[in-house]
Parts: sequence; structure tokens; C-alpha cells
Amino acid sequence: MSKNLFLQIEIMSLSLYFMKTELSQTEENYLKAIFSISLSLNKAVSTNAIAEKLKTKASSVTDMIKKLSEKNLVDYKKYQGVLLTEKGKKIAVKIIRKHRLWEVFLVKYLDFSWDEVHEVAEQLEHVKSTKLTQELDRYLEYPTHDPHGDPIPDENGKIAHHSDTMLSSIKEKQACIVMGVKDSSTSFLKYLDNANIKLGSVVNVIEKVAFDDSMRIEIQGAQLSISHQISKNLFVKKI
Amino acid sequence: MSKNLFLQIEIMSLSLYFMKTELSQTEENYLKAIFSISLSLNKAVSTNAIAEKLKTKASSVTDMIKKLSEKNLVDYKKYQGVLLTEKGKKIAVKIIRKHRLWEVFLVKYLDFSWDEVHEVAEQLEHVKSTKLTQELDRYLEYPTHDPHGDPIPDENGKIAHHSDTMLSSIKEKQACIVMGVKDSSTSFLKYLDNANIKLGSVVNVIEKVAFDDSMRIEIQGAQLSISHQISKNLFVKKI
DNA sequence: ACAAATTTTTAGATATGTCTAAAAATTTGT
DNA sequence: ACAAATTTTTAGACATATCTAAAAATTTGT
Repeated sequence: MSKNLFLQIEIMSLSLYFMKTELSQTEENYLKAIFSISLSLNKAVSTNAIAEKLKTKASSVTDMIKKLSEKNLVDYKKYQGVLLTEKGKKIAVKIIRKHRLWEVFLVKYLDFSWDEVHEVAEQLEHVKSTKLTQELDRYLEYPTHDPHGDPIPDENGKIAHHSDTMLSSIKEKQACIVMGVKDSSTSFLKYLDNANIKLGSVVNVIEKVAFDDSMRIEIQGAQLSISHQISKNLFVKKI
Repeated sequence: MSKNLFLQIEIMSLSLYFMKTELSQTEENYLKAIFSISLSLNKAVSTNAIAEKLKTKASSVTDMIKKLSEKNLVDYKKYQGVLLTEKGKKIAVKIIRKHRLWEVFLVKYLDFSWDEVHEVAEQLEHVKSTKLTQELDRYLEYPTHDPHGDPIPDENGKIAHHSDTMLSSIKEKQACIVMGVKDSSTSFLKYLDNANIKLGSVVNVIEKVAFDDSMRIEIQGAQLSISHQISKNLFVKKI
């Protein structure tokens, strides 16, 4: 009888471990936040960092982390921050994939501009349907990058690595192509629209000003001066 | 001082009344349920009817009704059931509009069949963005009916009225066109697929069997016999 | 190294939406 | 009309996700 009980408990734990747990939107947002913070970090993600990212309080983060830890989505040791497990990483990447696919859809077919897509994609990314994601991907013709130049993970979670050269690091007389934006804030994107800077734009660095790190660039025949704040938020590829 | 206080309270009440209250998905689902029940009913909607529709308990419904009532979305008197206010009706229709637009999108562009769309549309309908709905409508070329033949409310909430003739009421030798389905269950829709019955199909009533109310019909040259259960769930238009 | 500052966790509260069980009101049947 | 059946509401719990305030642990600065 006792042996039977243990067997039963083992089966329960196993099914719990493999269970296709439907996550809440909140849980999904935590995973996404942890993923994106740990991208630019080689250590465990701190409670405060997550709290700041999600505009919530550290105590709320601690509670949620415990929950995610019980579901084997994060590795957590008290006071030591968290890291996503493989399982947690897979889910985070899946959500990012959905987010970016929807962004492409909104810009490509629904006339959204690149500064309008984020808020709506934040909602759409939580819709649960494998078929939906697959069909959307097909319909969009398997895009590799979203409207901000960020790579879209494929069905297996593989992510093309992003250009990591900033325009600010390009030397005088050198030409490059705009590959993405580091900052996706509305104000920055609107500035770029105004300056006629788009993904794929060819930029020639005419002159660099040592004093304030600003630069004079040429884009589509027109010259303009951009501050360091701008140039250090543009991913480019040298030609 | 006291006059000032009253003024303040009045302003607060006014702003509460006009406040653009973001509703939760649950609240939206209650409004939708009440709307759809009251369509086939000329009196207040009972607590139990809502509970059954939403697969929840009557006590939960009472709680939610109180909340919706405080937000002026339903008229509620204890033990007397509820009716949507104009404000509530507007929101319900908006959600139904979004639901049906998404269904059209899924079938038209993402290769969903008409029995697969409901579940996903239930999620998509709660995404909040006026621009999204407008642009989707435009992109779909302002469809008037969803894949099940249900009318899509326009931007002002106007709904084309639905055919209310059932195939079961059509007389022998009379021809008609399939306009919609009353039952949208997977099993019914799959049966129709199998029998090659689609929206727009021309159906000829060959013979009616008084004994069990079944009928022999002709569709696209082929003859088949359908039960009353089937014929009473198909909206048609006489030719 | 150890006191101060910071970070993180815990404890206890609040809000939403759900439930069961019991009480109250309404409707039904004879 | 009034007892029985049904419906609806209330009361009290519970789960999720949040917060504030205080306690505990870790990190920092001298």
C-alpha cells in the first residue's frame, strides 16, 4: 500500500513537471522581462531589476519568482537573483516570437507605424494558439526581423544574432546600413521618421565632432548633424 | 466650504459616469453573455441563464452583476435579473464586432476552418486598440458577415438583421440559399463540411418526411437526407 | 572588519473573481 | 392560498497578483 502511494506521488510529480501549464499573462510578462534583462547580463537577474522593468515593487517580484520557481521556469536561490531554466527560456522566446510577428503584421498590413506597434503587440503576444502563430508566420512570409530590426526567433526558438555595431562607432568617411534601433521609444522613432532614417537606410559618416561626439552624416543626398544620443542607439552594418 | 464639497462630489460622480473604464476580460465576457441571451428574450436576463452560459455559479454572477451595475453597464434590481444599459450594449456590440472581424481574418488569410475560429477569436476580441479594429475592418474590406453567417456590427454598432428563416420551414419543391448556422459547434460545422453544405449553397427541398421531420434535399446535383436537428439549425433565404 | 547603505524577503492588507453552503425571495403546483 | 420547489442573494473562503512596512541578508565604503 505504501509503495503504491509513493508510486502515485512520483507519477503526480512527473506529470506536474511535464504538464502543459497555461501561464497567466502576468507570468508570461515576468519571463519575458527576465529574459530581456539577462540578455545584456552574464549573471543572475536581480529582484530590483525585474521590479523596475515591470514597474512593480520588489516584494511583488519575490512572490512571483517563487511561483515561477515552483513551476521550474526559473532557478532561484534567496537573495541570489534568478535565471531562466531551459523551459522558462523556451516560453520567453516563444512570446517574443509572437510579439515580433504581430509587429510585422501591424506594420505590413494594418498601416501601423513603427512607434505604434508595441502597445498592441504587448496584448496580442499573449493569445494562445499554436496554429495562429504558425499561420501568421507563413502569411507574413517568414520574416526574420521586426519593424525595429530585432530578430524574430524561429519555430524552434533559434534567434539570428543581432548586429552589435552602433553608428557612433563608425569612423569618418565610412558608410553603413541602418539595421535596427536600440531604443524603441516613441520619441526616438518619431525623430528618426523626421530625419528620414529607416531600416536599410545607407548612412555616410561625413565628420565626427570630438567635443560632443556628435556626427555629421549624409543620408539620401541630404546632410544632417546627429547627437551622440542618436548615433549610439542605431545598430548598423558596415558596407 | 460645504458647497464646495458638494461641487467636488458632483464633479467626481460626473467623471466616474463618463470615465473611459478599462474593463477586464471577465467583465467583457459577462456583457457579451448578457447581450446574446437578451437577443432571444424580451425580458430581463436571469442570473442562472448567465451562469449557465459562462459555466460559472449563480453566486459569482450576482457578484459581477453588482459590479457592472455600479459601472452603469447593466440595470439591476435584486431578484429581477438584468438588462444592459445603452452604455453596456455599446460595449457588448463592440466586442462582438471585434470577435467576428477576427473570425473573418482567420478564415480569409490564416487558413482556419469555420470550426476552428471561435476559440482564438474569444481571445483576440479582448485586445484593446481602436486603430487595430478600424484597420482590420479596412484590411478585410468591410465584411458584413462572419464565417458562420452572423452579421458584423459596423463602427457605430449597427447590426444588419439576420435571416430568421430556418431550412426546416422551407416547403417541398422550394429552393433556398444557406445564409448562416444557428449552432456553431464543431460537430455541427464538421457535419456540414462533410455534406458539402456551405454559406451560399443552393439547397433544393425535394421531399419532407412528416414522421420525423427529416427532409431530402439536393445540393450541387447530389441528393441527401438530413434530420430535423440539422435543418432547424440552418438559416436560409428563399429564392 | 564592521557600520551604513542597499537589496531582498516576509508579514499582513487589499482587490478581483471564483466557490460552497445557507438564507431569502420568488415562482409553481395543487 | 400556501406549501414545495426553484431561483437568487448573502456570507465566508480561497487563489492570484498587488501593495506597504518592517525584518533579514547582502554589499559597500572607509
